[in-house]
Amino acid sequence: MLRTTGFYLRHIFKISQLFSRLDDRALDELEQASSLKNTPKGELLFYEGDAATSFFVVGRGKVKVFKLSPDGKEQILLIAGPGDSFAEAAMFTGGKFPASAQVLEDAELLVINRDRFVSMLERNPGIALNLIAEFSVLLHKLARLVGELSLTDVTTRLACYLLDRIEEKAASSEPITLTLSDKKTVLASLLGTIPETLSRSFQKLTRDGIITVDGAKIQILDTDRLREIAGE
Amino acid sequence: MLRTTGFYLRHIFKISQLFSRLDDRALDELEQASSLKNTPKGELLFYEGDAATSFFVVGRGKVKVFKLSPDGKEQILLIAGPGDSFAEAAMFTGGKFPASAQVLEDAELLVINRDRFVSMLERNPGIALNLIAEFSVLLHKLARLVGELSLTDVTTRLACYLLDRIEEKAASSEPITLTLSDKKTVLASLLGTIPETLSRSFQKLTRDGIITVDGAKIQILDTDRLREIAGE
DNA sequence: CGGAACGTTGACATATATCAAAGGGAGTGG
DNA sequence: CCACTCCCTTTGATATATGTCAACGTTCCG
Repeated sequence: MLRTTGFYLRHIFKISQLFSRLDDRALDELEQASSLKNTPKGELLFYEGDAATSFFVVGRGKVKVFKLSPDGKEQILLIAGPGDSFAEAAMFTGGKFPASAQVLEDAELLVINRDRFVSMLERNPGIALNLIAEFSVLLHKLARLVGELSLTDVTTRLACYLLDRIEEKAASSEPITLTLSDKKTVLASLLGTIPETLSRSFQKLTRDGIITVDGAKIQILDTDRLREIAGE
Repeated sequence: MLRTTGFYLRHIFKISQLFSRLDDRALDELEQASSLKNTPKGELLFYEGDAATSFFVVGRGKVKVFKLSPDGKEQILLIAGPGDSFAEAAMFTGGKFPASAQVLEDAELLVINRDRFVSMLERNPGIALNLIAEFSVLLHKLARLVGELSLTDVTTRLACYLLDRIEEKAASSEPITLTLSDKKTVLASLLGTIPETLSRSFQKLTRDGIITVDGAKIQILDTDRLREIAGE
């Protein structure tokens, strides 16, 4: 059983941005700070304000990290899938989680103990540099989110989101088909709005002949105009 | 002249979050990567998308880091004063600045060369840990900004801002007086709105007897109700 | 002194949230 | 295999916060 657990741990280390390039010695050490956690869809991992005694790496499944308003509206900060880590920054600032986290799809998580991790950071500069890189990406994403929330309307944000999705599949000739990996309710919260408004934004793009929508399947008919709406 | 420059450099190192605790050897090395820059109010240090070849530490004055919408509205991400650094994260993500920066008050800046700094990071784990701490604080602040922008109205954000300002002066008995350190135009952009709307929010708080406003001087008459509006 | 930037106020436009309702799909249980 | 429920999604009518535009007084600084 222990060997099985170790195998899983190593697997998750390998697919994670943060740890994939560490040498065996560091991984041994890391293993001592890690444990596995299996969590069903819907489970709340922590609330904003909870004491942060550990952080997480996703092995399987999906987790959302979000802020909640007093009256219940939520804004998703990020969605973490396999290989992604989250709540790392909480370890270094006051020891409280600055947001909440909930499992979106049955997940297998690596739980890494804060104190042991921090103590091994000092001995492994390589991890520190990985962490810095990771934080930089996060900062970049959050800065972008702030700008989009404050400076653009929902349709523009949706256009940006769609462009991001298809960038991965390069510029194959139109029409490009993509399947949303999140429910539209989740997407709405990620874009800082509500399902009703998101639905109307999809409508608008459809009416203008830029996309077609069939459930979670989106066809991009006119990438150029989509770019235009997104603001280049 | 060289000695004078060195003196200033050391002074800025000492007041900076990032470097104040480094030993002399590290500071010597850092000095090799640093130069001083005197910039008048209004100067644009870089635009979003520019190649990031260096980052900055403020010795004197004030700088705003902001996002611009296609039609000219701006959202300030942060304001950096003496001791603060900015644009550090740009070094590690694609080498492009994710936002623009402009000098708000005549400033003396430390300009730190990216490549030399990164190369010395590998030899000085202490700096890496400081950087991680710095990034964590930034992430925390940006996450908070995202939540506030998306989940609360302008008056609430203003209340949060005011509470932050007075937290420093602890809970002396009311009324507490504070002087805004930024022009209201700047404050509006920091709170994700425009001067007109900010002005009306000040009005609302004044009408309800929670604060009084006289130019940049704000008196907090009722901290409890201000907390209530801020959402605890 | 005079112009420019700032701050405030008013009337108005608009994007988006809210509320209510109804139509699917997917899964469950009989 | 059907019926039922739950959740997601969409649509419509309405409310509201905030942005826009215009005007005016103030302060600041050359």
